[in-house]
Amino acid sequence: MLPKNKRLRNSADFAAVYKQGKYVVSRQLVLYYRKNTGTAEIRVGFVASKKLGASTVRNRCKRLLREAVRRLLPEIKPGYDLVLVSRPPLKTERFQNIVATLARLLRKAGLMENKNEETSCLEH
RNA sequence: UGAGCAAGCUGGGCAGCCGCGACUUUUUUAAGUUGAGGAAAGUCCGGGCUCCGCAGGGCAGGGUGCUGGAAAACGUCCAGUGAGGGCGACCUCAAGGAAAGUGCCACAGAAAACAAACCGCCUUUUUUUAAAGGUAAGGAUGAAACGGUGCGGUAAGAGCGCACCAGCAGCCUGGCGACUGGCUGGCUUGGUAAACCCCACCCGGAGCAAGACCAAAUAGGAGGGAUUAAGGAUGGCCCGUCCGCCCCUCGGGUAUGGUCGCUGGAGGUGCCAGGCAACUGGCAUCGUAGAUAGAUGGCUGCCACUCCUGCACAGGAGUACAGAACCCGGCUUACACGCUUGCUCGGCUU
Repeated sequence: MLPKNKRLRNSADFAAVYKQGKYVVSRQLVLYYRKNTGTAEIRVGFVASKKLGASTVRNRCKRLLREAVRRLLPEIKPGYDLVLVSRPPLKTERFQNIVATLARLLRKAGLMENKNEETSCLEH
């Protein structure tokens, strides 16, 4: 889990990331990102729409994503706002694969600091 | 031991590491404590609480509907009554009124409700194939045909007469009551009220995004006095009530952010007493989530269970339904593997 100051928490921030940011897509999730000049923190928001299913399913998807972000947090470039949107295949995915998928999307967006040590985050 | 009926419980367990929300302490960055459900769900009822306001009357509208009790209240629960089903344990019931009125009763059938008469039966007339009259036993249709069965009676028949049964009315007995049991009477009244309707009882509206406060930004409000009309508010309509226009006084209001409301309550457990029970009273004891893009997650080990591969060992996959959002009482719906108690009907053995 992430502490409160590293999460996106109001709708204006979400709207700014959607409107001004770029995005990368995989089968399981979508990553929106936007450079935030006001802070050196990384702030992340999590989204699970009702298309995924009941509230237990949506909660589980968001928790898995939060945990994945926490694992990768030391390697992400600071000063960005991120939004992670869950897509239906995420429901049945195993946690290790979610971490790998997220790392691949972050590299694709150019947000990882040390591209050489690609697999370090997976060694748990 | 088999088949069933009823009531209830559990909701994978134990450790370790890394994290998150809240609270407490604190050297201010750490430590400790604590952290989803029986349905948290559907939002179908009822109440607490909050505001609007005065809720006053009538009409309209909505709800409930055997009796008694419980309860803050209910459409809930308990105990009964009646009807229906099951060999039984037991289960089901939207169970007031059809003699206040209106409507409807498809198809079939002669006829579906102030009765009527297709075939038939009987009498008379007659050209022996019809007419007039009587009749509602029998046939045929239908979910339902104007009480049922039997005896008498008759031209043939009919509550026309009688007995029993069903139903109706009155009286008496038992019961707080629904109702039950009995006697007497006159002989008889289709179904449908989850059709309109009638009767009895109940119902002001909106809901924690209620509502209170603070900050910035922006421009509206409260109290008093006076008072004509149009107009507006009071869930719908009518009456009634209030506001509007002007003057004076006061400083305050709005879902962007924050604080409160926010969890100790019709509270849980045990014992005793009252009650058939729902439940009530007394005493003792327990402390039990409060988030707001919304906290419960990830990994490892052992054990339990299910499925697949499989001779065993072993390996792999998985562990239901589902996530608090102001709080309670219910209802309804969902739920893997299991467990407990009581009872019924059989089989076998003694």
